[in-house]
Amino acid sequence: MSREGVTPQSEDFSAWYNELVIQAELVDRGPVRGTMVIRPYGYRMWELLQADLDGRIKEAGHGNACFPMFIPESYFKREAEHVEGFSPELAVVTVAGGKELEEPLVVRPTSETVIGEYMAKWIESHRDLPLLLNQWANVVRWELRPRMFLRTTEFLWQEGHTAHADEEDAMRETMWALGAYAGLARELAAIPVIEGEKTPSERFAGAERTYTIEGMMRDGRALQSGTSHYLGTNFAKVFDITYQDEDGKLVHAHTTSWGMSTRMLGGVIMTHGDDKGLVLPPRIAPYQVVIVPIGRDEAAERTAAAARDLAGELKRAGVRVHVDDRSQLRPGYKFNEWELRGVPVRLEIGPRDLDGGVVTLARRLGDQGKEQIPLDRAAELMPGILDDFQAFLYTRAERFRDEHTADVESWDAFPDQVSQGWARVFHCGRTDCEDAIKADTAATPRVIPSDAPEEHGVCFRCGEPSAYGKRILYARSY
RNA sequence: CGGGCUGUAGCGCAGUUUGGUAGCGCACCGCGUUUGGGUCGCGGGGGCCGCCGGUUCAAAUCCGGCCAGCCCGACCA
Repeated sequence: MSREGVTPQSEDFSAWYNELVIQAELVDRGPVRGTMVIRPYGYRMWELLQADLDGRIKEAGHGNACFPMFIPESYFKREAEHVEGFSPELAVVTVAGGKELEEPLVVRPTSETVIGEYMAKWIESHRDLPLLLNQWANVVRWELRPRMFLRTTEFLWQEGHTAHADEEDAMRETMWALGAYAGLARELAAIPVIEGEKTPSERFAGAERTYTIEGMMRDGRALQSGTSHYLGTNFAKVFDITYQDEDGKLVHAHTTSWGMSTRMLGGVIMTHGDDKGLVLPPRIAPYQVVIVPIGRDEAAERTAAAARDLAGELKRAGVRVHVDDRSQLRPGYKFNEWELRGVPVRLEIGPRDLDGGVVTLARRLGDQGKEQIPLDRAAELMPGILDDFQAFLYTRAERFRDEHTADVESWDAFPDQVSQGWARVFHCGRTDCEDAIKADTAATPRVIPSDAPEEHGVCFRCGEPSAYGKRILYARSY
């Protein structure tokens, strides 16, 4: 690389992001427009998120399954809103085995339709409910403006699909999934998300109600990083998902679907990163600690041996650690590289440290300078140091979010607020009013926060009485 | 999908105006040097100049088409 580091975040956020994901070796460009190769360093983060969420999903009684990626086009066309919402972004296979297919196959953009077909087959009685399915899969949406992690043509996700006897049970499920996502975002990704419902215009194609978690990125925009939908009986009606209730009547099931994708990693990058590069929350960092041995000749052998021993102790203490023993690179180069790649804690072991029985510790951020800790206590102290770092990132992101969120009462103050953060506003709920706001400022209603207090007012834009019974969050989004 | 910009070594770029067989920095390889915040020297290797076609004795350079990337917009669980 000819330049050292990436374009500063403060100078050009978008350039910063694009350069960083490549330079930090999270991803490389795929050969097809909008696709990405997730490299081991990036994939490890995904695996860590995945392992946690998969645990939550199984714990709550869901079973993992895997449905085919090819969906008959006719399935797709059954639910009117669903077709309309997804048609423009479908990839369709029309030729296979050297022949034109009789029925084109849609490469799944989401699996409500195939799974609906099988739910219909598998559900007969109220005793078959609830049916709780999940799958980890790749999906394809032909997006016009791709961006690594945030909107790629093909992406990885988890999609939960469940069927229930009634609305109450289905809604309980919908809210369970939302809670799981919020927990994952807060506890692993250290993103202080806001939970709540989407306004009708932002709903999933075919859903009755859509819930979301929204995080604030460091440029003040919002990122939707997980959604949960109550589908009512919309899909049950078109796929014939029916069951016999206790009275012997044939009734439609109520279904839900919910998804969390590799987009969450984009959220991590844009929530915590800074001018120097990535800052990774320890709980999803591929390497929580990197040890850099320093010195040459006899000193190099001594420090390398000490680094290996310490790495062994850290591993036994449950810490993901990497020893950077590349002999041709000087320490300063390594420091900068690991900072760009976001490693939370760096330990330097040089001859001076060994002589003093200490190791030099440098945190990726949160304090000035370095400190020495006793070499023989490093492994025992490290889990606590990492927990503190994790908590620090969450608090810092929360403070940033709160400092960039404000109540806005009038149209005058609005453009300015959404140019750098979120606006809490009363809105009339009318689509034409939303459209006008979007045309002027690019801001859209992000979420009706679940925990906002009951309040009424007048729409900041048009002066009509407010909808939703509370303030909603407005922002520019990804 | 509309408007703008850009495709030359792994990365960043010069060369294109005025056609003449490709260059710089970093990275890479070898030897030496250096090692507590992006060492230094010497010697090397690496190119269908995005792709296809046209004009020409001759094309990175001129013309046409296509593809890809970036920015803005529209679209977008």
